[in-house]
Amino acid sequence: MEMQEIELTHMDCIDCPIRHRAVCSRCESDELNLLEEIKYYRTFDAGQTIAWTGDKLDFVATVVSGIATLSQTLEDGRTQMVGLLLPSDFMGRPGREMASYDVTATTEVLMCCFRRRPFEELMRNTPHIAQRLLEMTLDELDAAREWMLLLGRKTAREKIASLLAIIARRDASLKFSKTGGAMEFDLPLTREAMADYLGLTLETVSRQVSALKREGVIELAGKRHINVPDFERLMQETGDDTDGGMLV
Amino acid sequence: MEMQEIELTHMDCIDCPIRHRAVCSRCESDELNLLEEIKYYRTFDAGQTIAWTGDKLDFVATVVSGIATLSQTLEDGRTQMVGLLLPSDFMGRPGREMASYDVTATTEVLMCCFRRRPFEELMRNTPHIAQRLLEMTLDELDAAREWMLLLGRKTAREKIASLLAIIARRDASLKFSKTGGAMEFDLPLTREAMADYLGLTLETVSRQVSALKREGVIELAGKRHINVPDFERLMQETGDDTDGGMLV
DNA sequence: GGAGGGCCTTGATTAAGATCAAGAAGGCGC
DNA sequence: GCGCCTTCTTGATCTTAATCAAGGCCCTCC
Repeated sequence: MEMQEIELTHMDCIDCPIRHRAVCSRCESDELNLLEEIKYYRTFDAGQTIAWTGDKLDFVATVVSGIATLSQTLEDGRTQMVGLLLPSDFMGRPGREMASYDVTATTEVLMCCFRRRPFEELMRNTPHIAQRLLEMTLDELDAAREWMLLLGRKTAREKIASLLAIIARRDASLKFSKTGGAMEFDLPLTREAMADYLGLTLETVSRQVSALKREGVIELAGKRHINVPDFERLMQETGDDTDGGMLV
Repeated sequence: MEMQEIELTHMDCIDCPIRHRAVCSRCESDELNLLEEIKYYRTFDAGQTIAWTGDKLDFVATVVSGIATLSQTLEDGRTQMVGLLLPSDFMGRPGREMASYDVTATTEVLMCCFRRRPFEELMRNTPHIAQRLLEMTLDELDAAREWMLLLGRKTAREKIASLLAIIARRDASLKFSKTGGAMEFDLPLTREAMADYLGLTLETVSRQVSALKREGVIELAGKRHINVPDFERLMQETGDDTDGGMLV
């Protein structure tokens, strides 16, 4: 549980005092100062479990850098990833005692944590923060439902294309490049993690990635670096409406 | 958009001023009176679409009686149900302009509606209500993630058993009977709707229901009335941990 | 009563993806 | 460099559920 200096980039603050950046041009307010007091930074190693199902977590947090995953498991060990925490995502269940799924760091993760009790206290007293939390939870719910559509009705190929599109978009938004045309990014997940997210086996993931490569929809440099020559082309493979699209 | 008298049952009020019952022993407060002013009742016919994706809804509501479903659709028409609205469930996206999925009445539905603008106003000013909304949204999120596990990793048989178990449990909780032992309820969904919820085809649903019947896990009286002689036995078919279990 | 239409069941066949199995490509420590 | 380990790829085969197809049940409306 170490404190540390971090480099503040533009994405550190978007529109919300819950984001970890101390000062924000759009939402400077008294609440910010209150949040400062209950805030600390913490890193988790790659592979480290941040919370087990049923854990009493004493903090909520936003991801500053790195990737973590949420997952659920059946009795016999089959696992399904149910969420992906990318930089700027929020984790924790304000108002709830227990974590209801496992949270695991995929890469080294830096979190901006808020002590739970005071955070909840703050939330109860400042409508602005409660409102923002609700907003974020509704976003997560939209994303979860979009994902249900993927899990229930998409083919393996469409699943892979959708995942790549989501990661490409998230990655692009961090870099402030536009979506569309050519894009390029690093896959932050192993084939197995992709399979867990998509409800597939790792072999099927590998085969479909190979197929997309063979057909020129994507290019691979090494196993993890993806180059998308034509984002529209990739989107056509997702099965989604070409406008509208995924919400994550 | 008709007003009407309704019979108040115990479940009409549990712990929340957002529930449609006017007076509540646990949470009587000024907010209740405010809510009264912006509230009206409305019925929807079976099969009627309550909201399309992208609709600007001018109300949020709780289901008083009947069943409605939330669903999403791919370009080519494949659809996936992403939520089930049973009595006491909340619908609408406070703070959001647009519905992000279709809402359809499965049976005749009676809703307790709150005009959106004043409701949001109220929410901004009364932490109690905002807090409760967040709570409900977190519940939905948990349910959605539980469902992702089902869609991604369960077999057809496990999916059917899980759905039956959820409906049985919800039904039992309304009747204040205990979960466990024998249970009995009406399936509020067609085979096709079940298929849409479970990410299966209706033929597969039919076959698996028949199989569970053949093996004595369930008994059928007509096509829709289900009798579960031993709830534990049904639970074993779901693939879930026998304790803990589904969150809906 | 009979026709028509939903809704459901069951059977035969097919296809998508899982499983089983072998080996290749990197990355890392020595 | 070499060996080892993890991760990934590819092939062969099998299984599950989808698809295609036919017919049954039950309700409603003439």
